[in-house]
Order: sequence, then C-alpha cells, then structure tokens
Amino acid sequence: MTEGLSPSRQVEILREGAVQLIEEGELLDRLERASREGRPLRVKLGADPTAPDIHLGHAVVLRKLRQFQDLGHQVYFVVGDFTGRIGDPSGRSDTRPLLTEEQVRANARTYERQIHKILDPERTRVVFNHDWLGRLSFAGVVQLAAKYTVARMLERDDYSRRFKAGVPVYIHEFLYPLAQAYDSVHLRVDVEIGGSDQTFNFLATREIMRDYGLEPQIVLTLPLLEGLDGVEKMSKSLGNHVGIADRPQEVYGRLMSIPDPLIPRYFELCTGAGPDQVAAMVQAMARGDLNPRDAKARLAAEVVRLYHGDEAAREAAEEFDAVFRRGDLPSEVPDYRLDPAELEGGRVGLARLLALTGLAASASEARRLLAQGGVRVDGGVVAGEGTKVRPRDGMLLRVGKRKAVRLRLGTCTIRDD
RNA sequence: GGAGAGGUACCCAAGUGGCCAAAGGGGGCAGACUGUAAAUCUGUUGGCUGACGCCUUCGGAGGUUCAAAUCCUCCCCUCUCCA
Repeated sequence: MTEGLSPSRQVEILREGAVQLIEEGELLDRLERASREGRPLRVKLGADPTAPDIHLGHAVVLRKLRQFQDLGHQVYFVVGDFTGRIGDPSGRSDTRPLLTEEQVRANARTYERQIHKILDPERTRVVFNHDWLGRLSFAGVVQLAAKYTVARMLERDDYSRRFKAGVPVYIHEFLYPLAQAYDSVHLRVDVEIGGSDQTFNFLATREIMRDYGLEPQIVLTLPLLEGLDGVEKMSKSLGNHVGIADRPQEVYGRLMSIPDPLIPRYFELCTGAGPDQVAAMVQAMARGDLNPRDAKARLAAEVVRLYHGDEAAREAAEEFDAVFRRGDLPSEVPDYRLDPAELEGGRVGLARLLALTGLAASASEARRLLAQGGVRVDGGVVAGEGTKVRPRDGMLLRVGKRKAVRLRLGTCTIRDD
C-alpha cells in the first residue's frame, strides 16, 4: 500500500509508463483538492462485453489502475453492455453480435473474476452503462449529439481513414464516442484511463463534460501492447493474445513464440521490470552474453508467475523444455474413445481416425498431414495417405509437436447421449 | 432521384465462357533447420475417397449454354460524383 503519498509523488507514480497524461497540472490540482476533501478520485475504465477474456494488453491498463487503487482511489469498471451493441468502430469489426441480457451478465462475471487477479475488489465498482444509456430518450440523444460537430468527429483517424478509403462509416458509429462520453458525465469521472487508441474518445469526452457543466476528466493513456505477431495490437479476435486466465503452459508457450525484437517491449509492459533492467538485458543480448531464447524463457516464466504463482511458472518451463527441446510428450494427453462402429475388420483409415479425434479438422486435412510426414503413431512417422491402422487401447496419435491423443477402446460402449 | 464503380475462399486481391477448387500476398498448418512455438527455407491450405473421380463454393434468386466466377434478368448491399 502506498496510500497517503503526497499529490506530487502520486503524479510521478501515475504518469510512469503513460503515453499521454492530459493534463499533468490538472491531475496534481485534482489530487490536492481530493486530498483536502478527504475523497478518492473516481477513475474509469470502459470494457467491451463481447470478448470477456482479459489478456496481457488489458493488463497493462489494469496494472496502472491498480496503482491508482494502491494510492487510495476508486475504480469504476464500466461494462459497455449498451455501447457494445453500438459496435466498436475501431478496427475491422463490422457489426457486433447482439448480446442477450444473460450473455452480458455472464461475461461481466467472467470479467470480474479475471480483473480481481489484478485489481483490488474493495476499490472496484463494476457498473453497466445500459443502466443510464438505456434510459436516455431520443431527445436526450439528440441533445448529446448536438454537443459535437461532424468535422471534429472526422478528425478521428479511424473514421477519416476509412472514409477516405471508401470503407463504409455508419452514422451510429458517431454515437459511440458520444455514448462513452456520457458514461463519464453520468459517473462524474475524475480520470479516465485506457489504451492510446482511445485518445480521441477521451478528449471528446472532456469537451462534452465541459458542455454539461462538469470539470473535464483527466486523460491517461497507456501503450498498446503488440500481439504475438508483433504487428497488430493484441486482441482476442486476431488470435494473437495471451489471456491472463489461460493455462500456465499456454501462457508460457505463447510467450515463447513472440518474435525476438518484441522481447524488451514485453518485459517493459507485461512485467514489473524497470527501464534500467530492460536496457541491461538488451545490451546483454546485443553482446551475445544473453541468448534471446533464455530472455524469452525468463519473460514467459515471469508472466506466468505474476498470474499463476511460482510453482506454475516452474512447471510450465519444465513442460515447455520437455515438449519442444526434447520432443517429449505433452504432460496432458487427452483420451479419445473410439466407437467400434468405425472399425471395418478391426481396422480404420488413419485419415478418418485423425479427423474423428480432432487432431485434424477433416479427413482431407489429415491426408495432407500424412503426406507431409506430420503424423506419428506410437512414435513412428506414418506417411501413406491411405494407411489403415488396427487401433488398440492406449495407441498414441500425434500431429506436429503439440497435438496428441491417446486412443481408448472400451469393450462396453454404452452411450446415453 | 441521376450517372458511374464494385461485392471472389479466413483476410487482401487477380481472374470477364471451358486449361478454375479459382493466380499472387497475408494468415494458418506441417516439414527441415535452430536457440524456442523466433528467424529462414520448403510444402500445404473446400469436402468425400485407397485411388480414378465425385460433390459443394466466386453477394442472392432465376435464366442462356454441351459448359458460367465469367453472358442475360430481377433483387440485396457498399463506394464515388451530381442533385
């Protein structure tokens, strides 16, 4: 706990690692007043309820929020159950799936469970913006929309780029920043925090808050973490993410797959490593004293430790070395229970079997894998596309290094589903 | 309302009657190599089949033709300019 620090010291802590802080002076001023009045600052983070898996990109922001909490401030975690239906205009997503009430609630619970790996539950309030946006009348919407101009809206890079490129921009997308702004109006937010891609929305919110006669929120943006591909920002829909609630082995393995140039970046944004430590490591790698592979292993272990503890980190590292350096079997090999009806004369086409077990998406794909030597049965590579095998209990099927299934042949096959 | 351009596989994009299950790139997957699931190189990338081959797919529905992503009709959607 770092509660009770002087406002100027708080500013120092809070601005560290930020892309932008608008305005630093305002923050200091607000902290001073709050401290005099003995109240915490109200800090807002908005979240889209469509993909409730929190990944390392979100964690960058959440860890900053945690700092706010440790300084004694109050977090409002706004679940965008209303705005989520408008459709997030950033990025490629065309139309968002409409979520049902239950889905939203379920996703919100998933969120809560995960954010508390990082946030302090005592100082976190989870709220739903449908509660106030859903009550806004059309007249209220018009009033809100009258507070911002088309020209200013088009300043947003995302809109103007799509507009110039001839990609459709729908009118309701303009409502997205406005709705987000109204969240801040409703909650009388002191500080809003988010990824640097949110800068436009946050700044628009400041103006709109002023228009409603409120003090504009202070804006704090943080770097966007690149995904595992090193190109796009991390996001679940792009599949380049590492979820903080993913299995430790998965977290470890996925971090081992980042391209080398990304190593310092990940250390900086995903671990507690300070700039000095990172710089030292970069130098060591440049000198050849530190193998990038080992740096990555350190990164992976550190991140796993952060969210799953020491033991999980050790185990994940061990498993990774076993599977990928020594080519051993993964520790958890799922069983597949083969239906005897698939057998013909005690045998079954290997391609068919691979498709059944899920090791290949289809029998055609299985044939391709076979042709490429990517399939092993009980340790031996099988090449022939049309190969038939005589399955036996405990037979081990492997595709590539990562996927394996153990065959089970029950004598009794009572199926009640 | 008028004029024009477009809609192709997971994504971008070529293809304007048969040689098209559809070029190329990205992404994915597999193999080689390695220091790792990095980088690089190679292969592969609709489904069914041991195989010959068959079936489904180029916005949607019909039609012409021995043969349609490609031609015709209607419809839906997007963009640009004009009003």
